[in-house]
Amino acid sequence: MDFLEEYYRQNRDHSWGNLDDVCWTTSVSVDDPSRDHHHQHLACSPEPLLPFLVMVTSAVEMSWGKKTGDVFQRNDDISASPASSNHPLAGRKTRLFHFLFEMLEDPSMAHCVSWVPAAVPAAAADGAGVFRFSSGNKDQVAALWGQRKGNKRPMTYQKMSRALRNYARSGEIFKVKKKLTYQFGTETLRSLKQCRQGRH
DNA sequence: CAAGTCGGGACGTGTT
DNA sequence: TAACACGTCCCGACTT
Repeated sequence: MDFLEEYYRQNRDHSWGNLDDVCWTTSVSVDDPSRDHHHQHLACSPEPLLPFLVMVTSAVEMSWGKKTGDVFQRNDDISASPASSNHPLAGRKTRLFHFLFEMLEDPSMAHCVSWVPAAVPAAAADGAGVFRFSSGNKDQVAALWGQRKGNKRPMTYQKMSRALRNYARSGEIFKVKKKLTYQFGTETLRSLKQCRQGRH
């Protein structure tokens, strides 16, 4: 993954601008033809490293936008959740669970991480908040997260899952007794959905 | 059995 | 300075 680390360094300083001035958003159109192009490339390229890099770069292109008034609602909303009412951290940078929610809301990331349909339909309507990483692509999500944070070293699923486990104590995300499967806390999910609606 | 996944302790880092 | 939210490393246990 050294290539990715090098890629970060080369692009972070002059292409993305100040990290504080950018935000995570899914506001870019799903129909963007360049994305289809990237994903076709991803699907058919024989080169093992290139598709990943293309995947990451395209995700960066479509997911990093300049801060704007109508889409930039993040932790302020999250901080209102009861799990963190009177939260001392309001206004901080994007947190991991919020990033994951954005990933889950992006159809083009479905091959990496996706919602798990609830066993009971009624529960699905209520929003079970269960999601699962793809065994083959879980590290791509992690890599994007590391990129999002501007980490010096590439993020891996191992390390990201460590952070995920810490959420169990605060009740934001729980581990489900199934492989690569986690679940948002009910209040966390509610806040995230509220945050999403606030953007539309 | 091997590889993958999970759980958590301990300490480091950057931000607020 | 301290709290916070991870990031990193590591090791053992468990599952596939």
